[in-house]
Amino acid sequence: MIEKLVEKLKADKENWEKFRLFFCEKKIPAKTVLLKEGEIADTLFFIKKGCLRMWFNNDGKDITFQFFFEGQAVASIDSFIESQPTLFTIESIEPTVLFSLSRENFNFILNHYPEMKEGFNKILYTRFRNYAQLFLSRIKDNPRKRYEDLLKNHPEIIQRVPQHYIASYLGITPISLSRIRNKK
Amino acid sequence: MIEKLVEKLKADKENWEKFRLFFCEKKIPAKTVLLKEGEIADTLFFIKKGCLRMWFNNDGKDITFQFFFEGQAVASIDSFIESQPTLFTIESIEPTVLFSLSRENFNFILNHYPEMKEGFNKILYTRFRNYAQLFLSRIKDNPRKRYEDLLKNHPEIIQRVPQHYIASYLGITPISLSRIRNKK
DNA sequence: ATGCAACGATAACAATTGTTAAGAAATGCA
DNA sequence: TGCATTTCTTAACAATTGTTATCGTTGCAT
Repeated sequence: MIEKLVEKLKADKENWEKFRLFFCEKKIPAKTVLLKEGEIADTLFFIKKGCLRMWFNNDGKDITFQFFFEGQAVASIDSFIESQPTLFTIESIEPTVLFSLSRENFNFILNHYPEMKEGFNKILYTRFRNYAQLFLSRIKDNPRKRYEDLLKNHPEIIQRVPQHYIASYLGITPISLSRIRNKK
Repeated sequence: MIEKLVEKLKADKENWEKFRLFFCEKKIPAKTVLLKEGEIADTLFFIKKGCLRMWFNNDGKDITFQFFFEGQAVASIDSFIESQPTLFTIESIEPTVLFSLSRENFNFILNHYPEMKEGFNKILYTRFRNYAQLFLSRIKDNPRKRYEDLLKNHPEIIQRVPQHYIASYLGITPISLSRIRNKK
């Protein structure tokens, strides 16, 4: 995603120098909050190195429902698009390096390359389909099955992410996850 | 939705006579399958009277995950858009009267009124947001809370739909739903 | 009207998952 | 290195939910 975008921008020699300044590199330690519940997302992030999680507060406990890794674009989509306060917090899990792009600059680029709009819509569509998938898996599968699917389809998540975040993501307690992992 | 569409088409006196023939009224008894898992959705339905449910098979049990009532448009969106076999079955709960519109005619109308495309995209966007909401409620809330939310926000569903479908929709067994309803 | 299928309630028991608590292992940082 | 924090595991018990089965009611079709 970020690669394609930058490639495209670089090809446009005339404007590249200008666009380059739009992207701001940012280095953050683990457990840094990039966007806090209630704020309005005015920045799009691209992960160069590291990983993030998206979570929301539910009766004092935080519930993680999405992870992001290298190469992915990260934002509270709803909030970014509609300029509404986000329901979700975005936070680093590991020390992370990212590029940030402000909404203004994002819109500027989109207006400069209207053909990118379609690609952006596809990303949206994909993101929502992803929600639908997660939703169905919650309905269909019990925690053990969801863990096994995650292990099969995204072993990298289980490798890199602390277990209590994964437990939260699977909708169970860390204790229950521990049982599933060991009483196999 | 259907009202707006028909209103718009009627306003176009020149073509209304032609378009009118696109819509085919259909009367079906309860428990009639309109679209079966594995088929390709080539028809869009609008409900005049009655209600439907959308479900899929999971290890021999059917899981209901969406209800449709008067005035709503119904289709397996993914299948209808991408001409892929649907994962979901659409079935009437009550005796139902609906209008059907074939994909060809739907596309014909859309091409004739390109300004409708945006409205259609909004419907899509809304549908997906709805999935996201349902997804979050599955994560956040226990069955009792989900039942109470449904009772509060959609009492008409609880009134009209048999309990075992609602239990399925809530992700619990009919027995458990019965307990929740009575041990309040 | 009669019989059958669908629907809902309840009981008894099993399985799963949550809660609380304690301690071991790993990790990060001064 | 050593200390503090985070992370993970395990145990004992509680709560929730599922499973199986039975029974009464209702609605519909013949």
